[in-house]
Amino acid sequence: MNIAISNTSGTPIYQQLFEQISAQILKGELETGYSLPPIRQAATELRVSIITVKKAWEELERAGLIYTVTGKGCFIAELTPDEILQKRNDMILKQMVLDTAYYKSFGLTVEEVFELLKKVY
Amino acid sequence: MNIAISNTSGTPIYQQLFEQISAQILKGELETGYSLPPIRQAATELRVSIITVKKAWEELERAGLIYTVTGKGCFIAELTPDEILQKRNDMILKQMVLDTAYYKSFGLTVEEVFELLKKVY
Amino acid sequence: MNIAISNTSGTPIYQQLFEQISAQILKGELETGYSLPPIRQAATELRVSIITVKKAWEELERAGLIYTVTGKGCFIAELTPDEILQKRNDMILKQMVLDTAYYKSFGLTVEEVFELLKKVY
Amino acid sequence: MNIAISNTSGTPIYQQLFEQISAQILKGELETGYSLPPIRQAATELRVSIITVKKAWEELERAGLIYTVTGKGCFIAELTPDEILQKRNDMILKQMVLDTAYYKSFGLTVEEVFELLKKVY
DNA sequence: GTGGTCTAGACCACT
DNA sequence: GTGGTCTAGACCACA
Repeated sequence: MNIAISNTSGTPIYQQLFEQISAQILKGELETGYSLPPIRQAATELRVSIITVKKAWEELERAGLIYTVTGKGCFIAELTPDEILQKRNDMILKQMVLDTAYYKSFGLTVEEVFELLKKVY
Repeated sequence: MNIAISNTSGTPIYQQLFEQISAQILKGELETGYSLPPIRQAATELRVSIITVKKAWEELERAGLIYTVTGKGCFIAELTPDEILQKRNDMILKQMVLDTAYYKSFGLTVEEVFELLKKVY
Repeated sequence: MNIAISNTSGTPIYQQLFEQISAQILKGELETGYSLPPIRQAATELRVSIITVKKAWEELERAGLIYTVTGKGCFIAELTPDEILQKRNDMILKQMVLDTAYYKSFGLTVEEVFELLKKVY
Repeated sequence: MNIAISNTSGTPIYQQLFEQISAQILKGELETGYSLPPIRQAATELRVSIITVKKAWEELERAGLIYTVTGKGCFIAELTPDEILQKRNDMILKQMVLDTAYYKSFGLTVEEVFELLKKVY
């Protein structure tokens, strides 16, 4: 559980959990088949409510990144490297479409975006 | 009032107004010194609540893009080209910092971001 | 809100709500574009928790049957008759696959199932 | 022990055991008077908890399909062909009543159900 | 007024 | 011990 939660960022906690864990899974930092900590333990560790953790876990399951076995726990889904790449690109592209729409609304060209992006990175 | 509002997108309406109008101002599509339509009229035209329009106008004023003359209406701020450029870059960079943080969380390099961004654009 | 809730049936309440409302929508009993009652009112009426109602509403939205506008309410999705038929058949077939698997496990043929089904109907 | 268990299907494991074994008994695949494997052995073979197997066996006994002889094991109940038919029909009809209720809730007629069922089968 | 989020705490079914 | 469900009640953002 290497998670950083911000209570002031405006984005819901459960979404922060979802984003960080899914990023970790898709980067391969969490091995497939391994189990996530029990929701109650995670809730205590992260100092949030059980329900908040559960909501994040549910979204992860819906995204096909983990699977739940009642009475046993939650496990990282066993994905092929191809599937991982696919899901990773899906998530990134989904966000990128929004970002580019924003940039475009200011009349920026791709080149200008590149220029700025290089500096920020 | 060349504005497109989505009720289902998730982003608050007042923010959609703010983003689109500020983009138009910073692109120079709205001449400095010109007046925005009265709040009531804008609300009717856009089919949103007066409160919503007011909130958007307030944010625009706070961002220094418009100014209010009590009893007369709201006017586009008279900015020098330099100031416009400054504000425009501020808004873009602020967003870009968030975007790059997101991309980095997936372990993407600048080059990979470029690659994807080119496709999306 | 023509809903019957059973506390003893074993199926979660939120799922009962989901099933009954989605059935009503797909049968055309709830006109498209009309609003569902506010979750708080529905909760009071049905004598369940707000959260339970919310969970059902969320599933309905995920199924594309309703859409939520924050601050305004939840509305029946505007679907073409074709889309409605499509979604209806999807839901029915999904269940039917399970049913037939059960019948098959007892070695029943289609004809035998027909025979029994006619009696039960 | 020709049993297939799914950890992710949502139906409890003990119920999967119950359904598959009872189906086998009622189809005559398990001879009357024969013994079921000891609980421990079944648990090891199927890779489930002893408690889970025990619960399934208990349900089978409650359904009158097996009987336990303390210290000796569990045996398939000695049923007349008539009794087998009776129990089989009971189980099937019990499920079918639920299924038809579901179909009816969508406003399907028997004929439409036949049509769909034929495809699925 | 609306929905969105979060909390603490409870009970149950499954393993 | 695990997850699944439900509750009552609170605070916030949006319209």
